[in-house]
Amino acid sequence: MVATGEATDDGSARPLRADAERNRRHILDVAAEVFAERGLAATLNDVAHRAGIGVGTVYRRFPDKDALVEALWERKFVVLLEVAEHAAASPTGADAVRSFVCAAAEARARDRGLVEVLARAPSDRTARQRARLHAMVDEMVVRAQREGAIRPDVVAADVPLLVVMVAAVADCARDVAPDLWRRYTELLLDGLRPGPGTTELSGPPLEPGELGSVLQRRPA
Amino acid sequence: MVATGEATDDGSARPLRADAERNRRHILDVAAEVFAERGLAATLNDVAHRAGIGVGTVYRRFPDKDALVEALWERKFVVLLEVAEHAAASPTGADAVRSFVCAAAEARARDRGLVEVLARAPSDRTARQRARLHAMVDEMVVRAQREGAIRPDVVAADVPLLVVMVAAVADCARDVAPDLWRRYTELLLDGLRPGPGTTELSGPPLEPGELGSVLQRRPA
DNA sequence: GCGTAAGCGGATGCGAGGCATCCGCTTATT
DNA sequence: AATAAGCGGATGCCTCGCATCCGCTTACGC
Repeated sequence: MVATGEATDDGSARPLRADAERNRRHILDVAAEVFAERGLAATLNDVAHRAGIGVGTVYRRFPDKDALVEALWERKFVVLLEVAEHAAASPTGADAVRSFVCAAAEARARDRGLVEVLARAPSDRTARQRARLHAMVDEMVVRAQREGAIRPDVVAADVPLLVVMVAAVADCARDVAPDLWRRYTELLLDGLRPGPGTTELSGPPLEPGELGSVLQRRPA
Repeated sequence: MVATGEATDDGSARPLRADAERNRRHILDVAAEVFAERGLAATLNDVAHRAGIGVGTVYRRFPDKDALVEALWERKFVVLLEVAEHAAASPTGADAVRSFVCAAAEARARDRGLVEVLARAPSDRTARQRARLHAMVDEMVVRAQREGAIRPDVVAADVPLLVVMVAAVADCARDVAPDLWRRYTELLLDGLRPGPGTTELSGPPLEPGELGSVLQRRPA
């Protein structure tokens, strides 16, 4: 099999040499792995070392960390999209929402860099993709609300924040109790159900436009 | 008014000179403030600068950051104790739990260093104090459960984790929406109520003994 | 007042850690 | 075989936090 001629993401000038292209993919794979374990705090040197190749090789292919992260954006994002599509196929809106929140939380618990990566790269295209995902979630939420299965005062923009909350538990309990986050995800999901005993949420949710800047902040 | 003769926390050798003692208190005040804003990431140099005194002065009084943090432990802890006492006086167990969780979350939202400071200093005395607080919370939880007002599968050890979750939102939305954490605190509290629609929590909570190490981990 | 010990300030040195380059060697490609 | 492309990783630069050190100031006891 011959190289596809697709060196970089677009069909740019000259194709990479075979070994270079192989390395490029390898770097992406390893970077995804390293960022999953340690978040974006990991350095390109870490990635290179783990990949068993020289730092120079990494820096030649990706001028800096941002470039690498951007290249990673797509593959991290499709995970969520697929999760959303799977969830949207649920029989009820409530199931859809539950399924999505739970799967997104799980993805984030497993991948410490997920939110960080996705919140970066504010290009037009990524913005459009994010909007698309947001719309899907919104649809699930609205559907569930029409069924009366989740409280009327929550909103699609709440979902990422739920994930942030779960992520906090996942990160700090990772070593001691790797599955602890599930417990609190369930608690949160139960907080979404409507009915007697709920107190109207006191403040407004985040505007979708504010989400980006909020999610970028490292929770330190 | 003359110095009390209490130079350090215990009645050790010679009392500090008046200006030194004044500075010592000032350092503690300022440190509390700085850590509240920026967490334990703030440096002693930051503290000194903010206090308008030299770095040397800080380091003479507190050999390193740990010493300063330990000196701060008490005053941070009593805040929580008082909150707990106030909450415990609530008419119902449910109110007590709600009141405590909410007040603790608020304290943490306002004080970014709160959990970090409290989770440090693992001396006998602090351990005893923590145990005391834990017992109070436990009592509230049990009381609320006997009333049937909160679900039977939560436990006192869950409460700190709830605070951690809220803290994550508070920290990353701090600039954009300083009160956003309330929204999610309310959601969590609603997740605590019992009744139809709750799904039994799937995993065990943290053992109280594990809490310490989990809470120490910086959520990065 | 005055002598002196205690305190003060902050420039400074040290070390850690991340980022990115550079250049002599290797290898794919034609 | 010639050559351009790629490779490796030691290396230098820089930022940042921690803590010390020493010449000057100040409170305090007599």
